[in-house]
Amino acid sequence: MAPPAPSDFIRDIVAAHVSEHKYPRIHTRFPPEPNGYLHIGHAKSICLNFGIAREFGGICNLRMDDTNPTKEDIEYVESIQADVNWLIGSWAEDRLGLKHSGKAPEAKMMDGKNDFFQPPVFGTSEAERKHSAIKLEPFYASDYFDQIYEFAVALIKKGKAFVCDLTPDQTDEFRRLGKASPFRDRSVEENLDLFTRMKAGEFPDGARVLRAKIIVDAPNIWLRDPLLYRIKTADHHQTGATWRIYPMYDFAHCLSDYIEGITHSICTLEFEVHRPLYDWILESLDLARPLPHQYEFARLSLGYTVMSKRKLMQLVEEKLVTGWDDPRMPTICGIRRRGVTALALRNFAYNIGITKYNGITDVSVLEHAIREDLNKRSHRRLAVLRPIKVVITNYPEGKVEELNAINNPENPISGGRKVPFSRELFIERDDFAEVPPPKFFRLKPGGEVRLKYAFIIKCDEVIKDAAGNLVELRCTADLDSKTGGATSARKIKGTIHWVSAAHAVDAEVRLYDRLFTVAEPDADGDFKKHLNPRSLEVITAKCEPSLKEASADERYQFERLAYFAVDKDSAPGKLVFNRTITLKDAWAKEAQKG
RNA sequence: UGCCCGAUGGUGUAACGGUAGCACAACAGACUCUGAAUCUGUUUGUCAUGGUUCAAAUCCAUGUCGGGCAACCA
Repeated sequence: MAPPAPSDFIRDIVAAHVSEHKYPRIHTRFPPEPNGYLHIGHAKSICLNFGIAREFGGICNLRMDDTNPTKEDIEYVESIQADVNWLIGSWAEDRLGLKHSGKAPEAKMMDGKNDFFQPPVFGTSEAERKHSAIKLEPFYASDYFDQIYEFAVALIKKGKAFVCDLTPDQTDEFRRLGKASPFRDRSVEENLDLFTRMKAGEFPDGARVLRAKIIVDAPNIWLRDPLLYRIKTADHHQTGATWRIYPMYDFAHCLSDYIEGITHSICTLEFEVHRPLYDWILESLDLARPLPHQYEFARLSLGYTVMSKRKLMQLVEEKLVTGWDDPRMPTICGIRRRGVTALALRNFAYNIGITKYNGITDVSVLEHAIREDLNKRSHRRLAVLRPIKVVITNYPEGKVEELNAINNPENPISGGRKVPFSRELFIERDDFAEVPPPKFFRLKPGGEVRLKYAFIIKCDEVIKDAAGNLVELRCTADLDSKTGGATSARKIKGTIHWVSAAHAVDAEVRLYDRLFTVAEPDADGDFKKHLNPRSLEVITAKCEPSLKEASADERYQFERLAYFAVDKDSAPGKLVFNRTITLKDAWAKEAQKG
């Protein structure tokens, strides 16, 4: 059942533009800087931008916002593509705007004006792209360095930009005071000459910048003659050593949007104060086509995690996690490795909505979206995480029965399988209590419990070693109580999972929990102090034999425990499962009360 | 400090001058060969004070609180 089409203030604006035919086509973009891995906050933005594209018959370009070569790396360019492709999958991949590899913007005349346009290629699937001879790639802001440079020259010629020789500190000081730079009134000729020489690499880093000439004492700091270009003697991951000057975000972003024909440039709230500058640049250039406009929404903050690239980088570099794709990380690749599906993530993004209010979303909303999806798709399996041995004393030694088990009660067509039953079994340690707490309806001395898909058993004897440790339970089965049997209808309050000891296969199971112990780890500025020391526990579980064939494409529910996915470390003969998320546990809650 | 933005149950959101609704969470119950799922029910809310209006969560004013920006980062 597809959720109803989402509605929020940005979609309302887009819908109004569609009904008044303001643009020939709605065109959004997702523009990460390739300086880190994408996280769940980016997922919100991806779902918004691609969601709008698919709901309004538009396109969403993937663009690398790569104007600062010293912070960026090709590693990130690649991970971003993988993460976006995974998240939008069959949902919106046909809305993904890409371009032919190496293609530069088309130069043309429009209304007697020079115009640059970089059209999208769209409507392909990831599989098609992989096998096609025609290679496509994302857009890059760095593809437009030539055009952006031309726009800067045009601005200089209009007397709207100047080369400034102030040091960074002086610039800062002057801007704070609302004072004009002494270089503000340089002639167009001198500005052109200096800017050309900046481009040629004649000056060292920091020596000069290109600045917009707007209002030196504007109330909005971003209008106080902001920087447009800086000198950076650094090679770029896409353009190599071609450039020694690089445009600033504010100059590059609006122009990149324009060149790609973006109509709705959606970003997070912190760019709100930049919007007048975004508009000023585009308007000052007297451009040929309809201008893009910027809209802002609140970024996602999620409880029990941190989201900033700086902090995630710290976790990785200080080896507090195993990498960017550690299943405890809020990165898209981490969440994916944990076993969460793209659909669950998209549903989550849908559920939290889009507003301008900065709130903290409760993790339980994410967890609910994950469980809801996994409940529908997971194959049920029997596995015992912390085994204790049970001997069925009235069951013949050497006898093995293959019992029928259902793969997924939520989905009848998923069929069933056989699980072997024998005299010696494992059950969960938590499913037995020698001194049962109130309302405990699992196994206890003298008590009865149903073994799922098998018999009702009664605990006759508790065997302990000399130190008093539990060694095994000796039980008798009601041999007529097997599913379908004469006494199978007997009402027994508790049903527990089990595995035949002789048939069990061992698997490494990684039990992941929240990375932090508090909802706002960075509230006191020291997020590492709140790392959860028990965020990962690795155990060896006893699994039913069918799990030997577990597939990385499937999801599993170990009955009564949790949802699991096969980890990439898994290999034939060495099963590794990640616990994606536990089942809800009403008993744990009840037991705590007591 | 200046500029910008925001404020609806515990949390996230809807209501676009006309019955404050939804989801998560919580609680209670039904059902259960998963203490899951499912089903039923319950609790909890318009930041404050004025104003406009037949009618205000919604419009206006003031205040309070919260967030953002003030990088040769994005």
